[in-house]
Amino acid sequence: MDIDQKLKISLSKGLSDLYQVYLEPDQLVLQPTRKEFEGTHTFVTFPVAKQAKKSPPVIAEELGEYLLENEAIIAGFQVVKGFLNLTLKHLIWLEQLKVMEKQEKWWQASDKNQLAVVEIASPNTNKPLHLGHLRNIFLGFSVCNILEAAGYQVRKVCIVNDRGIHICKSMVAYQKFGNGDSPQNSNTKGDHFVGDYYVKFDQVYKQEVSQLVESGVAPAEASREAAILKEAQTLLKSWEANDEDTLALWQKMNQWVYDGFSQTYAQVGAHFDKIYYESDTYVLGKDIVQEGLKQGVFYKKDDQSVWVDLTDEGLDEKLILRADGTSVYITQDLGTADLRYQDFKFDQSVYVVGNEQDYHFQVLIKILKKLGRSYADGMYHLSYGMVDLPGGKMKSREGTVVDADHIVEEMINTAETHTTELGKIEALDREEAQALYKILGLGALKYFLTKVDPRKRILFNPEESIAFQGDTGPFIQYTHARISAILRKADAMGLPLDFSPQKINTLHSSEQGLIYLLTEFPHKIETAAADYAPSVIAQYVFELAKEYNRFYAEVSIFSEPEPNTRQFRVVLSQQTAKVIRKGMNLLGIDVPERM
RNA sequence: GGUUCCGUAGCUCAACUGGAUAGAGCAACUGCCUUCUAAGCAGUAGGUUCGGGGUUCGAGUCCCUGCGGAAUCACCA
Repeated sequence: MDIDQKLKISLSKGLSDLYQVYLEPDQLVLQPTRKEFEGTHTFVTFPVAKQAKKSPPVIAEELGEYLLENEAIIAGFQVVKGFLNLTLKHLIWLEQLKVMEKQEKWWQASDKNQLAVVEIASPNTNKPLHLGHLRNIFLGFSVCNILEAAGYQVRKVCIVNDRGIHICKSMVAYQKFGNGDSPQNSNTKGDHFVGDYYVKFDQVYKQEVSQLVESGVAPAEASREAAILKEAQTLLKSWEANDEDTLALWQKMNQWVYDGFSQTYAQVGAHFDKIYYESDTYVLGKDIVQEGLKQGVFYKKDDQSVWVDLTDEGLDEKLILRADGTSVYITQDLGTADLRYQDFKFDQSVYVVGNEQDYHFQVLIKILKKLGRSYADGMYHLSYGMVDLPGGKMKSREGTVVDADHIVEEMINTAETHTTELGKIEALDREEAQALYKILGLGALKYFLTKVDPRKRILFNPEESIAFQGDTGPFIQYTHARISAILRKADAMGLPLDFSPQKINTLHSSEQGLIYLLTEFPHKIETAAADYAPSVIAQYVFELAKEYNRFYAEVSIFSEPEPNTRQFRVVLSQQTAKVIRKGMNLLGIDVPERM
């Protein structure tokens, strides 16, 4: 049984035996003992002091004695003020390790028989992906991995924003300046090719606006009346009218973008179970509007536009359908929510979308609840902060973006530079070396983006490259590579991966610390899943790697004369490596065998 | 202006959801490679947790208030 659970049961018994205080084991809070004190588990007695009618230190003392007598796994206790610090017997830790050894994936939670759908990435098709998308993608896929480890079924979906004025802008610019060029001819990745025309559009547009302003037109009017913008709007109209040529161009350019995206997705290891295209879904939601009107949840204004009143929820009135009967963003999102539920019958639906849409999702979920959609209770907006540059927000139009492909390539190059400087690749051939650089470069990038609380915005300074030392992906990967070397050596020596707990009478603090951390892994997965927080896993794996490095520096494995102890240390190393690997995989990161 | 989020060491971030003397990593300084990989380990230094009130045994965490930053409040998506 779980150590925590066992202790809680005994504590609960102790409280009732000693003080007639009746609390369920689950109501008791046990916390890890701070490093500066002896012990691993701490029970805080302050909360029960009133009921027990004694002072916290006295309770701690008496409970400690009680446990020492009645709970076999306790070796001793220390009382500091109202804190009862418990020390477990060495054997308990060693047996915990034995338990892990017996099961291949001892951290995997049992099947919850629940389905979670996670929406990730959701790019526009008029420009390439940037660092912000990477944060979204890494966060999203990591959450999927974590949910799976926590026992959920997971489906990954992506909704591609393939229609609208933005793609028409790229289309107009291509019509005017493209000269029939193509990504193949110009040797440019498709999404970048199309993105370049988006930038081109903006340049021309700005030029036209300033010309109009110079000729005496008011700035606000000029920005509406610029000729190229008018052309883009005309193009959007003919797209909506199903004009053949327009649709053909639209399809051609979108395909270029998809080809480009596919390359980027493949490079960073992203793949989706289902892709929705907005050109298919943007008409959805109108049925819901009718339904809402019938239910009296929505109402019509004089001009025939449809609204919902959320003032009782502390929000505003919100437009649902324009006076001319065309839909707005929220209309189609209502529709896609229904569609997604029809498609998957999910228990949870997670939207990985930037925090600029906090309000939108608040409104969306509230409306769905008003409409009586019970699935809305399982909806969650995983909101994350923007990735900012020192100069402020990234803007595709102005070219002030950190391009996804570029940063990935740069990270891989940096990994190569570091590795060659350290001169550690002599054993690897060219192909292996390239694979290693990719593992390291992407590892550094993914760790950098997932270790932070999603809500916080990330400041990315291109001048300072992402580090490879300290609290980084490569640090953890390095720890894994070190352990791999040990396991190779143990294997070559023919050491059996087995040991007898009874024959070991002392544990180094790092050994006990490692086993303790290993036993925490399933709990960390659980909290990470409950909070949709990859950062929990990132911090945990870092902690584990640090503890192993301490062990590595202070405890020798192969110069240990006692065979059983030596084998114990190899097993401990092996389990640590497994958890590091799995933990990093939860973040979408690979670990190398050597580096 | 309303709403939401954020403010912790010089910098980047933690703090187990109200617990002990607020912890890590960078950067700085000191040591440690003839030993299982030094992308490492050990140590020194660095704090009025934005300010001010309150709640209680106990507050970085909860409440109120002021300041600073971000997002949003579009018939854009």
